[in-house]
Amino acid sequence: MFVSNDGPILHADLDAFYASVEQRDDPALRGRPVIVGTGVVLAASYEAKARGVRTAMGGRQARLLCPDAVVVQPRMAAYSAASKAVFEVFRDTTPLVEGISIDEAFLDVGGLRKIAGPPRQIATTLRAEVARRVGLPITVGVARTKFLAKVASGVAKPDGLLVVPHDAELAFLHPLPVERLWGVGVVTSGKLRALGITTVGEVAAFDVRELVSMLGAGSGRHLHALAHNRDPRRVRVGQRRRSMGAQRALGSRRRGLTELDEFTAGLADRLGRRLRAADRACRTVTLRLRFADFTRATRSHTVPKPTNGTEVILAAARALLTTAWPMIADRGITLIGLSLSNFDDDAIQLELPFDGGPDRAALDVTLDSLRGRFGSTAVTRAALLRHRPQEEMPVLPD
DNA sequence: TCTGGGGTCCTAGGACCC
DNA sequence: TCTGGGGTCCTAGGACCC
Repeated sequence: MFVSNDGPILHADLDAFYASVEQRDDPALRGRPVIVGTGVVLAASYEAKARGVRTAMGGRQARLLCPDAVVVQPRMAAYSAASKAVFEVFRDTTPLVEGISIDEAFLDVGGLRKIAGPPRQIATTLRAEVARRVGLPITVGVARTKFLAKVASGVAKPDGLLVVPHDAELAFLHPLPVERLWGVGVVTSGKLRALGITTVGEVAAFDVRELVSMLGAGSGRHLHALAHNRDPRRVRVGQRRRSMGAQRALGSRRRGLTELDEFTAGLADRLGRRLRAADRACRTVTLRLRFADFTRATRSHTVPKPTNGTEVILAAARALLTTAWPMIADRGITLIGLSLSNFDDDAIQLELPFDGGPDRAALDVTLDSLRGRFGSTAVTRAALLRHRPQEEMPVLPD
């Protein structure tokens, strides 16, 4: 893994990705409201968004809002191919690309000024290249931190470019509504608004201790730091996934244990194949359930040795299903899923800053700094000791 | 046509260990 | 028999993202 030095950072985000691919591939859809997905809205074109259609909205509601929309079935293979092509453009721009999802990525262009010009020029070229080579609109936000670059692209959408200069960061950030903060969803925004906090600037001015008592230590401090544009996270290349899941919606019909067992076997088979294709092995199997009232439950089991065998995964999943069955039999379920995690190569490998026996103070300093960079759960003392000493620099596998 | 199919990260409590 | 600090791992739930 490679960690870059410092910004500026581009956040590149394809606009209404799935819907844009559909409009690109079918000229009859251009300029018209397009909805991808029949059950729920997976993506809506900007014409549909203008009518109030939103991602994850129920299909019926979407059609009420926009009766003349063209509804198309998703074509995942086409989106996947388009994504690959766009990421090629990203990597032709800079090797420091961190993908966040199928349609967005961070690019560190800090070292490119001499060869490719200032960030605005790089971003302009990038947008033109994505349009020319892939035929899709993309929005780019440019800023000194990841967080602010992401906010900037959100503000600039659709088909836009927004550069936030160093001396105008807080002037740009503080008037924005709290919902623009990455990580503030309906629950957090509700709590903040109950306190009269509606803008990012008000979060910044708020006592961090009160945020912590309301949102917890992690989120409270994180949010307060972001509101001041303090975001030390760097662009990281070569991140590996930390979990892999498959699920199946079941509708509202009651299902028997035998039927659920068959679904479970299907999911385990799919996941086992994917796991082996990715050449990974996992230790934890989680059964996910969703009930008719949309509440959820999970049951998990951790096996002693990492595995990628379908039989082991299925055996664990079956045991979990059996323990959960009484809860299911009472209520009925609308979704069943399996998730694999705790991959054997999750642990961070690094050289410890001492040669001999366990120097606790040095170890704790190392732990703190690594937790700051990689997150608290990813770095444990045991993981450090297990892997001592390995590579020259702290690295994530691959 | 009530609500898909992926993911990430964090928190808290209990079992267990030295 | 009771008491303590410090720590890891596992499980379950939840918020949030695309």
